[in-house]
Amino acid sequence: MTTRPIDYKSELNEAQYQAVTAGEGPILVVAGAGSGKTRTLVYKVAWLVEQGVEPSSILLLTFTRRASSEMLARATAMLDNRCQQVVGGTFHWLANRVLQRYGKLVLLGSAFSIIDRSDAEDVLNFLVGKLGFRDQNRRFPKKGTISDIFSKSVNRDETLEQVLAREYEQFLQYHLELLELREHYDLYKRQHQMLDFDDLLVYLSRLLREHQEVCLQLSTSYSYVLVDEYQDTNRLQADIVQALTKYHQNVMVVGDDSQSIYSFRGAHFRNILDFPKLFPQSRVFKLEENYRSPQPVLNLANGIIQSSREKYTKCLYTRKPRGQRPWLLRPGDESRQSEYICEKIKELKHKGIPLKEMAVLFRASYHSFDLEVALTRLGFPFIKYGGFKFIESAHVKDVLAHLRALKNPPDRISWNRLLLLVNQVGSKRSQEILQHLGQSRKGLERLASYASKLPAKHGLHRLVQLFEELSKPGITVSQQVRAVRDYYEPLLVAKYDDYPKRLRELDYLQDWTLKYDRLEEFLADVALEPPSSNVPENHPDTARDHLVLSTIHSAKGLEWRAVFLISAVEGRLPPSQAYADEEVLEEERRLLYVAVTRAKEFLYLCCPRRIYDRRTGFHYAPLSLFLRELPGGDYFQDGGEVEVHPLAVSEAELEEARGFSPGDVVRHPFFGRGRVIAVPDRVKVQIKFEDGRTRLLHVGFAPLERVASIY
DNA sequence: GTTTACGCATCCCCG
DNA sequence: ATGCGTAAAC
Repeated sequence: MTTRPIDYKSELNEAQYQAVTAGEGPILVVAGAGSGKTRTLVYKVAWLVEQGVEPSSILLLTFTRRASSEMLARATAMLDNRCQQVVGGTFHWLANRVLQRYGKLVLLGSAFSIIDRSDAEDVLNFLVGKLGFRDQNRRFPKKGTISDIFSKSVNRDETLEQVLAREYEQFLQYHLELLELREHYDLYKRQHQMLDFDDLLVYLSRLLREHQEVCLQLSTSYSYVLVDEYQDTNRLQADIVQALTKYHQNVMVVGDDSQSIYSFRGAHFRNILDFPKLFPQSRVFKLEENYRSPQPVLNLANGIIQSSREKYTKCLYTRKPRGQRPWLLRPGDESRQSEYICEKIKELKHKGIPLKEMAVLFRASYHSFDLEVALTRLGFPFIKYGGFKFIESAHVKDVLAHLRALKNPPDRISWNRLLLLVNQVGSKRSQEILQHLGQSRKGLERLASYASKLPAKHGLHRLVQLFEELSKPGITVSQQVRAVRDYYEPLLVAKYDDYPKRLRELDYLQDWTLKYDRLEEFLADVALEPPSSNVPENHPDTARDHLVLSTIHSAKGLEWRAVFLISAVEGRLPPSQAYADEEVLEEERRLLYVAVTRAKEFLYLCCPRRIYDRRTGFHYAPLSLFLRELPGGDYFQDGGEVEVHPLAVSEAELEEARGFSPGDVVRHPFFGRGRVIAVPDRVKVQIKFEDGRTRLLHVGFAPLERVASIY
């Protein structure tokens, strides 16, 4: 590799240059969308290495592992191979690494397995059943909700009661049950040597706090810490950063408070606002020059974010000469929207823009269903990011369950899963077998003798044979997966009609294992960072020119020449529930900001007039609040055959809208003014009043007066 | 007493 | 497409 000297001064703009060459001490880089945030980090890595900082003592923490490996690859290409020695990964990855080594100090044993969200939910479900909470109350929260509640409590450092009061008022009545459940959950994890995602951060944080010798050791071995996407970190992660840099204060965090979109995971943009308080010596650099989008797109982005209350004020600008104004389109309904997008894509393709330079973005995964059908019919290849993941599909989890049971015999969740696959074994027999097995590694022999008494003996004997095969000395990870597949595939074929597709996906899983020597490494990686797409990396379509469909969340940090945002209407973006909480609503605004700032040349906002909602059926959908609220200005251009004026509403639509919609402001003679949060059915409205309370009223009886409609 | 088959509701975003 | 509750089949 040839090394040319890097001319930092000319290759970076002034603000970037200042941040990169700023030397020691805490640094905050507030980087607007498209302002060269990644570029700044990459140059910083190179600069540090050039300054003689030992590469392996630089720690780069990113949102995904892919992000860090891409950045390090860029730094390597720019400077030299030393940059490959830089340590890069996610917070969870770091926690796993540190706990592997020092875990004994804060955990019961040194070996543990990482459980992903669905495993955690399985454990919770099991415990809810065991404690009998389900039978007593029909309205007890579902496993996914429980998992959310526990997680928010941990990540925001709040008590269960606080979380319930803020966001889950309807479950406050189960406060004591949930507390008890959490005790059992924690105990269960300890007994089975499991750590969930939150535990990784909790234990790392505790380790650093309670063991100063480890803290000093790590602080010494990582003499410079870089953190990307700081706006999406939470309290625990901030504590970890602070502890890691306690002895040298060499830390640079980069982020954009306007792009903080992960509060549901406990992140809070307050984290980035408070950085200067956490590190009083810090210097702040702002990157405002945008290198991605044309000015008209930036004007829209600035307009959208202008009315958000708390932020680092920044204004995006570009020196690019000119550009297209965004289009605002109002197709009649979602199928018209799909047709329209297909036409536009065809048109852009004729202009010479490859499919992979175009993306369709949406708030929620299911919003693209209609479009997916249309694209498939027309033969446009696409890959979808976000939503259900490859790794979460039943057949992949089945195969992994065998490997995990092998590696960690106390893992009853996996054992249960694989036993249920055996014919004649249901949940009852599975539990019995597990009782008999105990937790020892000798369990296999016992299973063999025990099985002969059961109706399922043939299936169970095959299972025993499989585990003998898997335990052979010298077997490679790939051979182990092969053995599990030989055993499992006949079951899969019998179970699923769409087995060809699933079999192909298992091929990808097999390929993925080739780079691993040890099974535990593979399993840890699978748990820590599953492939981000619902399609594996080595899917044949990735080689072809393909369109990208993505949730806005998964589009963070990416860019395309043409971006389509679909269903930017009330009920979708923002979803109607968002009106219940001001902060949640503000995050929706930032989500729209993230979406529009992905566009390098062309931006289309699609707002169908009618959408389908399973509660209310088909109904008219006003433009998204954030588009209606735009401060004066000429943001959009004519969309041609589809009507574009944002505020034009026909008589028929007004007629249809006589009912209340989320976002409407109403007045009640007794309760005063309020805002409609939800309309559960035609006769009931849920309203948040100015006294802060939420009430459910009957439209037919409550004397409600409409003050302002969202139309 | 267990397993399995079938119909029904549900589904935002994620390491 | 999965996750549940209920009823039929072993």
